[in-house]
Amino acid sequence: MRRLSFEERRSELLDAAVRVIGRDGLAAATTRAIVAEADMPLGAFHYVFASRDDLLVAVIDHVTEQERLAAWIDAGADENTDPADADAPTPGVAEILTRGLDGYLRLLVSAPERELALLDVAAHAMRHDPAAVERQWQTYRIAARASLEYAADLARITWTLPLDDLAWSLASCLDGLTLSWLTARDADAARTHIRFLAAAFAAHAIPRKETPDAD
Amino acid sequence: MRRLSFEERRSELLDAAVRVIGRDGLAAATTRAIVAEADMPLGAFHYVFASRDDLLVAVIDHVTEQERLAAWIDAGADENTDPADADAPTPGVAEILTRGLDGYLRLLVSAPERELALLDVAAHAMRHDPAAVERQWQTYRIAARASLEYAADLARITWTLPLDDLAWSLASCLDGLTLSWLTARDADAARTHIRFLAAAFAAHAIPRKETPDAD
DNA sequence: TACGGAATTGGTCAATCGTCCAACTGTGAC
DNA sequence: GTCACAGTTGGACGATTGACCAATTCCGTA
Repeated sequence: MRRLSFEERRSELLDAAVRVIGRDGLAAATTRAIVAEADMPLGAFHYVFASRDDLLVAVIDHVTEQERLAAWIDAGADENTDPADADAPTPGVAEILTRGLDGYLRLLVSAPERELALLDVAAHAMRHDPAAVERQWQTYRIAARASLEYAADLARITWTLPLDDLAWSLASCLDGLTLSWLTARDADAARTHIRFLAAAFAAHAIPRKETPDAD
Repeated sequence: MRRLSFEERRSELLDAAVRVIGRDGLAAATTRAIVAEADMPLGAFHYVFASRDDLLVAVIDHVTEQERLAAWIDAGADENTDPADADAPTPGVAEILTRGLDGYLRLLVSAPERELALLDVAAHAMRHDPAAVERQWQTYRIAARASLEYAADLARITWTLPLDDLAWSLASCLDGLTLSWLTARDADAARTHIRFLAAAFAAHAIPRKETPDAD
């Protein structure tokens, strides 16, 4: 008998639910399938969650914490800080965005089940808890805004459109990129599209006025 | 006792399934709920479809016929042929695209259940019949390509990127626009995003070389 | 050590599911 | 008219579902 705290058991059940939904879809995510994936007895389910629907809406907030866009920022940062580029002190913002989006695409290709699961749960929650979905996408826009600010600093540019508007557009384009790739599974076409997007955003950037701390 | 042909009954069941899925989601689209919506006895279901899954994948091809992008093209065409604009012989391509995308947004706002149903069914089919999903999105790209050609003719411009690439991007951005609006329900933000998209595509257009038949 | 409450468990329940089928009805060919 | 067959129907079946509960086990505290 494994003895776990309430939060531990809850978290393990949520992780198991994400795995099941990603692998077999929302319809296959029965209470029995989830507890089997978590290696727990059936009774453990309703000890933690009042109902199956309670778990489903909780999954949204659970995956929000492990943010997908955070990984995108990191992926872009890793490449953009390549020491071999020391001779190009200020890479173009289009290049930076391309690298960042490529990083997200690699993440998507390597683990499509995760986004597939999120799509299933979001579609379900749009009817049963729209507020949770809106909350989720709100964090996407916040992360997109942070990414654009980060890219602007790297490229030493200033955005010529309101940052919130650009962030909305970026989050929306990321949704489209995800859905397009999931349906077509065409990585080459996705990369071509990424170059188009990078150019679209770079069109709204102007060189930053020199500041005292510029090197 | 209503006596219908095989195709009539099949079509009515598919329509009823789309209504049920759009209203209550895929999980609620049981065989009983569908035949109730279609006002048929339960036995009629398996007289037409071998299984519930057969109907679900058939729904994809059924909605593909009533193309969403076709309506978008029409909506744009209606506004762009406004006789009051006779003094502006060649409207900018950005303006044309904005009008077309606005038309699609109005369509989306007026009947979100339809796209919601499509999202549900597509997510389900990604696991059970990926080929059907790819087919569906392929028609989206074809329609997007036709729209871009149509807009180019209206604005008398030529696209400077391969048309297939631009069509892929447009279809992807439309997916994003749809998903973003469904999750946030913010029409103002969507319209701002549409202006961003129109500018992004217009950036890859150059004035067309004059042809003999130009007026 | 004894005890109270939290945690754990397997079994059970009614409801609902997809599927199937035998009986019935109408229609067109001869 | 009648015969063959396609179309139609409501009920029934076994399987699976979400939910619930009484019995049991374990741990912290007095």
